[in-house]
Amino acid sequence: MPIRLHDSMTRSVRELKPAHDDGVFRFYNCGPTVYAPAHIGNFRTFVVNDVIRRLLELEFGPGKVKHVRNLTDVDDKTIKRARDAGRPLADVTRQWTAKFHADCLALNCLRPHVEPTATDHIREQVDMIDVLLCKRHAYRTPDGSVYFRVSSFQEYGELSHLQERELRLGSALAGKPQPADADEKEDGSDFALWKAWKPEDGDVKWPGPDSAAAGRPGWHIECSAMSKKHLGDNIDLHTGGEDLLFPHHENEIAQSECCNGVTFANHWYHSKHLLVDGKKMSKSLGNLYTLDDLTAKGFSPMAVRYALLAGHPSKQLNFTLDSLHAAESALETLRKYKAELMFNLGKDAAGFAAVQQALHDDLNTPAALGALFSIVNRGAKNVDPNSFEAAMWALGFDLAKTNAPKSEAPAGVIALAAKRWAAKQAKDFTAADALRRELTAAGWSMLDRKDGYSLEPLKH
RNA sequence: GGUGCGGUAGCCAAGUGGUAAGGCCGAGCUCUGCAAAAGCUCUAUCCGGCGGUUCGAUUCCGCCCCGCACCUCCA
Repeated sequence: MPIRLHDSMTRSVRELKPAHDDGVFRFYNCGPTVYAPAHIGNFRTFVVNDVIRRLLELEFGPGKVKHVRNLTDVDDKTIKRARDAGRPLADVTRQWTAKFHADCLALNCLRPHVEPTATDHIREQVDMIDVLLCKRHAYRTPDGSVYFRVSSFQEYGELSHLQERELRLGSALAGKPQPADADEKEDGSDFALWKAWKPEDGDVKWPGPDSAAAGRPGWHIECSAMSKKHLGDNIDLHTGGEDLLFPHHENEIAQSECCNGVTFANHWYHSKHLLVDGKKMSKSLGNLYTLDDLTAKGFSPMAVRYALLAGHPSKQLNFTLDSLHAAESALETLRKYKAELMFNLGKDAAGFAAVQQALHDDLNTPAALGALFSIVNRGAKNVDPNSFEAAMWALGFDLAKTNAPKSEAPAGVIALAAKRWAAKQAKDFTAADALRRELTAAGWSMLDRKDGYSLEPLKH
């Protein structure tokens, strides 16, 4: 069953297929900048891309997909972070890379086959810049920086569908302060390939392209260089969040195609942003969540994954704490269904085919979840457990990870619970009820069973 | 100003030219000292508004209202 996915370049839904003779599907996903913990908006993109990766493997075979996702470990933000903390750049980026990996693991995202970093590919970036200089697609400025000459690339703006007029005088620009390098550039839409060292960069610098100053690469060039190195000049799919469409991906196309002379990517996919409570996430609104923020509230990472997949990746998704509660409950239902399946081995192998069918149809994750529960609601009889497992794998749900980690109850709460249990055994229900109210006030719920009880924190 | 996306039940969210998936919440019942869990059942005469096309539109077209995003380094 072919995978069909929206293509930002043609603005149409097209089939994904490897274009190269070796049959390996070349997949590049723009990764995070490692200067702080990623927020759930970032993770929407990475979880969606993880589902794409899984579908590709199911379709073409595990050995026939090469998934590359970069780590941006040198840019204004990382440098500022290191400078403010008085720590070496590599130290800071190592810390946040580790955090990113831990979060991805918790969200059950498969590791990309290659995770290149910008600082490990300075040579490759410089080489590309040299070629662009040589071909007159780039020029040096007096301070030793290098810029890409946008006017030298006819197709510029094709992906974002921005016309030259809009690129130059978008009114959003009108009120904004001009970038510091505005005077240096031949044209306002030119962008930096190489940034000459400045005092605030501290010890962050590398030898530059031919006759340019020492400094560091511009942001866009890293993806062009790493994509070229690990996947070749022409790749099958390039993805990222919607904000990357312009200018990042537009610039990547310009650099790569001017350098390599061939089409950069055959297919582009951009997932839409996450909103929280109907608004764009921002620190000032207090609605910016990291994974840790949510697990601290008692939610499981798997519920976060579920909630992130509950909306169509091509549409903005409104994330709320209520949606996390819904996700947690839904996963619990799946866990019980799975347990039931184990005692009810059926043979209907096609059982959950509808789930993958929905995913193959432009990554319709909400429809896939709908199909999933429609089948689950029919009961476990006759269903082949392998079919269920395949659906879980495609969505990346690890049901063993469903339950939120149980917090340890404080000693006072444990004592109250013990007292209540004793009162209950003595059939002193008045006292037992009073103690239950005390436990509730303390933020805990006591769950009775025939032979004992357990304690759970109340969710808020 | 330019470029896009969207407005479907209390919340989240699919979808279709022929009459509304799914999840959550809620309600009722069974069970149960209480609470929870579990099981069963129910929950949009209607898809932002107004026109148009059509035998028929939530689904196509036009206009309007509202929300969101991008427009040079935010996934």
